[in-house]
Amino acid sequence: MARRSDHSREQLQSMAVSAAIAILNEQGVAGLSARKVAKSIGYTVGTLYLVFKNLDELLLYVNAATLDDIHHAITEEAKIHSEPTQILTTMARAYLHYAQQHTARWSMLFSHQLPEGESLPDWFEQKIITVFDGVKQPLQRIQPDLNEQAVLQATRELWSGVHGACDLGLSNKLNMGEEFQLESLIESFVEHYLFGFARS
Amino acid sequence: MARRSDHSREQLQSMAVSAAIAILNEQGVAGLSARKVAKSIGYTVGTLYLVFKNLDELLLYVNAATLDDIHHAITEEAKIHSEPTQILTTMARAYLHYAQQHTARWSMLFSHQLPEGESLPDWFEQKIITVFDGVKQPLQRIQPDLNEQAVLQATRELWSGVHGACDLGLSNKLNMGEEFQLESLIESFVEHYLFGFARS
DNA sequence: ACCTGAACACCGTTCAAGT
DNA sequence: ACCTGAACACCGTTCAAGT
Repeated sequence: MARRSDHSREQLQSMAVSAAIAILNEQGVAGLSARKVAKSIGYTVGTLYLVFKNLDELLLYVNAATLDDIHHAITEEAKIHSEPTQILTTMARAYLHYAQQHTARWSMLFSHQLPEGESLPDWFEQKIITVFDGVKQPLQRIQPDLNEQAVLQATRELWSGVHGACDLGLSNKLNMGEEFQLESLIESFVEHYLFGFARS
Repeated sequence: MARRSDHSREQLQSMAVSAAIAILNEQGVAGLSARKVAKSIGYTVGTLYLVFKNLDELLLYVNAATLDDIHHAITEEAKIHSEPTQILTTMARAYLHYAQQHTARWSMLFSHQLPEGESLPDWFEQKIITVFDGVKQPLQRIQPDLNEQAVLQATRELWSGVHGACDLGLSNKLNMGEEFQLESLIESFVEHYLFGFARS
């Protein structure tokens, strides 16, 4: 072989990302490896390193796709409501459902740590901002006179809680009897938090 | 060599746990391995598997020690206060400080997933309950007439938020300018949540 | 009975060599 | 220019063999 040019650099990248997502879904976080991704797209491991700096960079693209998915999932489901509190509760529920249904991808998004010193690229941070923005807007409507900085801070507070509950709940670190109670715990949390936020 | 009996089974266990913690502190989660632990206590890898079923079991003991540390850290610092809201705010701050100062151990506690099917042993769940209990008591004092089940649920809600903020904040997934703002974000979160909890 | 050392089946990453 | 295949330095886990 050697020299094939069957696929462009860009094609190889997206093939690798798709393959990684498939492996993640089928074999979980621990089941993913550069070798498996390479094999799955019909190339050698070495080729992967011609297209990505390292495995971390591949995972960054995987996580970017997950972030897009999450944004889509939580905004789509909330469209049917007009009341901000209902929108936010629905978003939180949708976030939990995503985490439950795509556990490996969701947990990769948060367990993945960049190598020491490196920081997330701007285009990735932008995706986080986009997701947060969907939460920020209904919050702003609850407190129309609050300045943007304070609403952004509340967004982070609220989302930390929803995320934390999913994280601890799905990894069985909340000592809950059954998992299905997690949904009502999250609903109750959002209610409590928004009540405090509304009159602060 | 072979046959040394320099140390009892129990001694080997605690030596291994201490060594693992030291490696975690010095080299981070990715730097930990069974081989390094064995080398550090002066035995072969094989010996580790005579004393622990596998690496997961060793990590379970490491995490148990971390849970004890966290419980100690957050209850000790809160003792100087008598007002429940202040106690809870201090506990949240202490939790953040622990996470900041022992990042590897703290993140091991939450990133570590048991192999498929296995669940946490009772004595470990008991430790989680003990930590939660320290948070539950001040919450009960805020709402003395609320039944225990509801207070326990509020404990999980509050702690999910504090934990989630530490998790997302320390892994730079909150898009915050500087890390030191994380402390005030957590304080503000506790304030908002407790406000909602107090009049629910 | 206790411990070793080597083996097995994997990793991520690099790079000389082939076409 | 593009890709391979083998190498390097690691993994977790097992287990026959040694004392």
